[in-house]
Amino acid sequence: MDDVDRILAQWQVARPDLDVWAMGPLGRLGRVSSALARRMEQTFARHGLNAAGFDVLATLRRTPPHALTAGELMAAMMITSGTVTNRIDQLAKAGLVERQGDETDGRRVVIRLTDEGQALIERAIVDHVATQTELLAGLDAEELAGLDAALRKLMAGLETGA
Amino acid sequence: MDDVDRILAQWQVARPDLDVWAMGPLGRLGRVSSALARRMEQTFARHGLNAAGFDVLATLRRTPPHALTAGELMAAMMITSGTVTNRIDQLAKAGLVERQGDETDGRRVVIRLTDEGQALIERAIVDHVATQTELLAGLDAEELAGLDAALRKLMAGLETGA
DNA sequence: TGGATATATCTTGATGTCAAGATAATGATG
DNA sequence: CATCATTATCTTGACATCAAGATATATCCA
Repeated sequence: MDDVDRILAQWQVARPDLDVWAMGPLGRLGRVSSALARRMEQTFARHGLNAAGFDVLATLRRTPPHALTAGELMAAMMITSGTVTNRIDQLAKAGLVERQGDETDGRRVVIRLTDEGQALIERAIVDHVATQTELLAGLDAEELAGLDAALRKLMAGLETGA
Repeated sequence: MDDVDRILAQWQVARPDLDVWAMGPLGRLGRVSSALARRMEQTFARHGLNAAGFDVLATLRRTPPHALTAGELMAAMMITSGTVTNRIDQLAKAGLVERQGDETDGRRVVIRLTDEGQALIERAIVDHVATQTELLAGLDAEELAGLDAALRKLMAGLETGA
C-alpha cells in the first residue's frame, strides 16, 4: 500500500463507477520518473551542470563527428529551437562549447566541445553512469527484464502517435 | 533497435570502457513518461485544463472532505507552497475553486470546488480514466504486472532517500 | 539575374516551477 | 502580558521551456 494505492482507494470511494486501475502503473511511472530525474540532477550538479547542459555535452560527446548543428541537437534532444539556443548560450558562456560558423553555408553553425567541455563531460559521464547503475541496483535481472520489455512496448506504441 | 539502443551503441563506440546498460531502461523510462504526460495533457486540454489544474481539482474531488488547505494540497501534490498559490489563483480566477477563510483560525484557508469546478472534474475524470486505460491497452496482463512490480520496487527504494 | 521558396537559427512573450524570504496569525513561556 | 517561536500562506526573482514569429542565408527556376 503506497501513496498511489491510497489514491486509487480514494477514487474507489469517490467514484465507484470508474475503474481506475490504469492510474496505478501510470501514477507510479510518473513519480518514479521524477524521483529518478531529481537523483540524476544531483550528479550533474557535482560537475556544475544541470540536466539540460549535461544533455548537450553528452550528445556532442557520443555523436560522431563530435560537432553538431543547432538543428541536429534539437532533433537529438527532442526540444525546440529556442531551447537549443538557450542551452548553447549558457554552455558557451561557461566556456564548455563554442559556435563555429561554416564558411560555405552562412546559415550553418556547428557547435563543438571546447577542451574544457570535453574534459568535463569525460568526468561527468563516468559519474552519471555510476549513478544510473546504482539507481537500478535494487532490481534483479528478471524485474529489470520485465520493466524494460514493457517500456519498449509502450515506447513503440507511443512514438507512432498511436 | 530504438532511439535509446542507438544512444547506447554510440557510447559503446565513444567510451568502450564504460558499461552503460542502465541508460537503456532509464532512458526509456524518461521518454515514455514524457510522452505519456503529453498524451494526458491533451485530454485535460479538451476540458480547458492543464495537468496542474487537473491535479488540483482531482485531489479535491477524491479527498474527503473535499476541502483542503493550501498546505494539504502542497503535500498531496508534492509541490512547493508558491506553486500551490499559483495553481489556486488560476483556478479561482476561472471560477473552479474558491478560498474560504476559517473563522476560528485566521491562518487557515480551505480551498473547495465551486459547483462549476465540481461539474468539470466529474466530466474530466471520466475522460482521463479512459485515456489512461487506452495508454496501457497495448500491454498484456503479464507485461503490466512486470512493469508495475518493478515500478513499485523502485518507488519504495527511492522515497526513503536510498 | 531576380524573386519566390526553403532552410537554419535566434528572439520574444508567456507559462509553470522552485527557493528563499516576507507577511500574518496563533500558541507558548517567562 | 510581552516576547519569541511556530504555523500557514503568499510574494518575489530566477530559470527552463515552448510556440510563434523574426531574421538571415541559400537554392531553385523562370
